[in-house]
Amino acid sequence: MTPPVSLAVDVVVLTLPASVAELDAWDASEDRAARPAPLFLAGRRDHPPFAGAWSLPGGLVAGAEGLEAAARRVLAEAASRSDAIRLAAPRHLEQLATFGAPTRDPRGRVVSVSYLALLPVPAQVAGNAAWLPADDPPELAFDHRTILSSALNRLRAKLSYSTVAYGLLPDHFTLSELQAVYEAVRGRSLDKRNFRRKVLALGFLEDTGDQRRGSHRPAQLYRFSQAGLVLLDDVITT
Amino acid sequence: MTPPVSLAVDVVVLTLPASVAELDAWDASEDRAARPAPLFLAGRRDHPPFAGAWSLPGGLVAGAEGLEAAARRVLAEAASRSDAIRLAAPRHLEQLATFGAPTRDPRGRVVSVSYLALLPVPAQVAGNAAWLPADDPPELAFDHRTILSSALNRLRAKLSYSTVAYGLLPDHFTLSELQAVYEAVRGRSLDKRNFRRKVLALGFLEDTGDQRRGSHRPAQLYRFSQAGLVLLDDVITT
DNA sequence: ACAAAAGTGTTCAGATTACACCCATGG
DNA sequence: CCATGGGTGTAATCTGAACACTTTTGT
Repeated sequence: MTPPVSLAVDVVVLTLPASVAELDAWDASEDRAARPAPLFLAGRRDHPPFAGAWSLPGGLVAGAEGLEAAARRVLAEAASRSDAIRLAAPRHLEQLATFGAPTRDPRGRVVSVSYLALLPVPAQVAGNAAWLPADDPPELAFDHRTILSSALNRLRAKLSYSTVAYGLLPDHFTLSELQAVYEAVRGRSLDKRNFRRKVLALGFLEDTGDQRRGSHRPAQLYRFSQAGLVLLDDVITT
Repeated sequence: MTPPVSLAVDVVVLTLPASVAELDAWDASEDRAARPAPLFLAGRRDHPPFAGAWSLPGGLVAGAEGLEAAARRVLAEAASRSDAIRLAAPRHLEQLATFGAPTRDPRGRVVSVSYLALLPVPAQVAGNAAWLPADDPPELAFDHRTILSSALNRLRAKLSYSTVAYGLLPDHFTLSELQAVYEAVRGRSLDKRNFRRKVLALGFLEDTGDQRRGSHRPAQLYRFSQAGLVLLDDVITT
């Protein structure tokens, strides 16, 4: 009675270069498309099919395991080979879509439930893994390119009507850092004054008393006032 | 190597009462929440588990079958017992989400990929099937209530930034009918002049030369100028 | 004193809202 | 001639976009 269909999860882990969230130097003087852009986690396959190709972290769902639990396990497995702390506990995890073309895996029928995970900064990854540019990826195994692009689309869309940005930021952050997240994901720059006015008016931010210091005027640190994803009535265009 | 997981599809078929799309009399004089509201297709289960309860049309995915194909097959099976023409060819079909809590089916592990289907008017359904109010459903089998509510949420959201409304309308329709779709799905009334100005400005409608006649001034008929779903830059708030 | 990023207001154009009457037809 | 829904414009308000300088700190 059980149809011969295997069920897998594949996880698109997205993050931004450390320069965005952590204020490291980013050479903005070169205006040739040197804007930070989203990165995704890929691993090199060492067995056929697609041996040698990059692919998303993934794995089969075990019999008694929930789908999101399977996604977290896949991340934990990737973490054991890399920067465990960051990878194993993504700040945001949500289901994307399910891909089930009968021929998507040449070995047989494997239906994949895909997930989007967000991290505040790229974890250190080791060995056969790497962070690659999500908006211009190399060839990927299976239909992973389709999955990746649906992840990016989801993130871009959700940025404007929700607080998903928290997934790409540390607990406390400056308004400039928040703006940098929007700019990196949307790929265009925003007006500082309009952006600040808008996000403060939306009221999902809370002023921590603290400041971040650097070799310039200190910046006020904010946090999201609700943990987790909040859907906004209004929209962040700005 | 294949995990013992069965894969099913469940389909939420949504439509609106004939009065909305077909201009039949709807007694608007009674203002007690008598607004038309979305309906969904349910069938009565005649075997355990949940024997006697209402459930969404669904079924297991066959080995070589695509997911959307499985959803269409499930609809075709429901159609063979009902109004075949309308049901078997929904005007819109899209994947919703995948539900995989290990205990969602008491018989064993069944992961369900859910779909949203839209019809312009309720098909005639026979025997153990019925159209029930989607916004206030009775008890449903399994986690079908969750699936139903994610379908409604999806539809409501998508109405404002896409042309999904085509799924609930015949090929040619009047602006009042289009407005009635928005009002029924969103559950509140809209200003006629503002609505018309907005949707015409968005430019996804095309004036067919034709008119619809009734015992009143004839109404211009429109169609969507692109077949299928179009995402809008701007948004229909109105 | 200089470099670097933080912070802050105003003006203008376009969009959204609220609102009420005449029109064309069928019966 | 009456009932029914179709169709239309304008003024007030709100929102989004564009735009440049001063402040605070570290070095």
